[in-house]
Amino acid sequence: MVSSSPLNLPLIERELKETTNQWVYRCLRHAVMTGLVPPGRAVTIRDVAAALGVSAMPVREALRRLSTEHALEVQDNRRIMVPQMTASKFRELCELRIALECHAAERALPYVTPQRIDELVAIDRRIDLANDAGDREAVTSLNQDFHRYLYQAHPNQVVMPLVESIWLQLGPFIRLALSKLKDFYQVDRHSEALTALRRQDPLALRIALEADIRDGITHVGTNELLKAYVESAGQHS
Amino acid sequence: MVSSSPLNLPLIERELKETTNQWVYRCLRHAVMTGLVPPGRAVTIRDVAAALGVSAMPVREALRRLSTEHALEVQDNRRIMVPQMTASKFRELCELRIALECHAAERALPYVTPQRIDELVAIDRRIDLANDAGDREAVTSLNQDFHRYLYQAHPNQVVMPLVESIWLQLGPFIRLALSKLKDFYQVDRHSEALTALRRQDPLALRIALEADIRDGITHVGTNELLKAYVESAGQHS
DNA sequence: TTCTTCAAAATGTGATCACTTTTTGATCCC
DNA sequence: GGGATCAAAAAGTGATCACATTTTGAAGAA
Repeated sequence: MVSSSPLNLPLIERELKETTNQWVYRCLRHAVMTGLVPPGRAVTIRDVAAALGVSAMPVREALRRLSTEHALEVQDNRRIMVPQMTASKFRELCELRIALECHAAERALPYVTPQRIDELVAIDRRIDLANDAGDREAVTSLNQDFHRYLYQAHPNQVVMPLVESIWLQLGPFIRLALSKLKDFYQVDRHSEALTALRRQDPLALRIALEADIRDGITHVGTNELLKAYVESAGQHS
Repeated sequence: MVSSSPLNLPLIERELKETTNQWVYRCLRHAVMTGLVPPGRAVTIRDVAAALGVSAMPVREALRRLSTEHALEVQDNRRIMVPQMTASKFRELCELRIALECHAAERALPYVTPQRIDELVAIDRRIDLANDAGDREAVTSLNQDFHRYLYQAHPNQVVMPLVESIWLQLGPFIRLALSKLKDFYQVDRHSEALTALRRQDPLALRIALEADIRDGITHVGTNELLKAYVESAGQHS
């Protein structure tokens, strides 16, 4: 029996005009993405409400939403927790992410303007800076910005919400796994994608994007890291 | 200015041990899928609560969940409604559905046993029966069962929730469009898929599935039907 | 008439409470 | 000692209320 820690929940700054509901959602989402809530740990309404100093109502809606996005899992006992990761599930999420994002990129390609490419180059530069500074948090966040900004070139975007859901499910594992990695170095695969964009070459774009995603994710999904993750998760179960 | 109709919400039979929350969710989901709630029509908490004879609480959570699944849309004014469909968005949803389901099928393929194929054949037969009876509702539902049962062959399934979300978004349009169609006949493409499954042939499976989806959906997405749909939606806006 | 103003009505949001289900853990029995 | 029992505690669920925001529509001015 392990005495459960008092639920580490960093309080994100509350934006103007933001409802309590939205704020709680962002706090919880960030905590889950950062791997601050260990898988298997029960996330109770009252705990979150107390940690954030709000009533149960907005917490309930935020938990419900994150469950729908599969960032959290509602068990039969009605308990809510961060879902456990397995090697097979991790593989499926990665393959799904590749399929989804390659599709999104291909659909967006015809709408990518030179201006948007310039913006992508700018984001890429900021990734390099964050990388040099060793700021993994920023690298991950900016990398997501890069992909998001690419896919959103399409004016009638419907893929992005699904992609966000996958990111959310992979997030906690990536973060925890990375924290075990001593030497972290992300190869810059974005330049190849940018070249494909300039040439309006769908196939090259798919290849570059798949390489980028595999590089950023798959080398993390080695057996040893997965093992380290499962062990760290096991500490709290 | 159109006087809004009193929100047609069929009351689905409540299952045993089901929370009010879940029941309300199923009722709303069914109503949206069936196209009973016209796009643009504001769905207010109090209206739904009154129509279903429950308090506001479970309705709020159900609405929130359906919004997360993009079956409903939360506007800036905090109003909730069924999102409008456009030709471009419809096309994107169809292409996404094909990409997603082909991927899901391919991942599931190695796990498809002869027993599962037999079960799929059985579902297919029931589809034929419903088709002969002219029961479009049943055909649509059973067709979803067929696809769901195929993809769920994979023991570590992560695609299905995303597929369900796409079905939800396409649902109301398909139903409304079908109701405008006089001669409805769904070509049975499932047999080709079943053959591919028996042969464990990934490429043939992809081809059969894409054909099946395009057959079932794309012929509905003709310009005239889309126009009919937009007009019918316009009646209530 | 047409636009503006503003108060009433409608609606969403958040807090609180009562009730039900689940979990916990101490006690009892074997 | 080990397992069953059951009451207390904890957690989820649903109802209700007060308050904030938005919408509506009537009254008044240009």
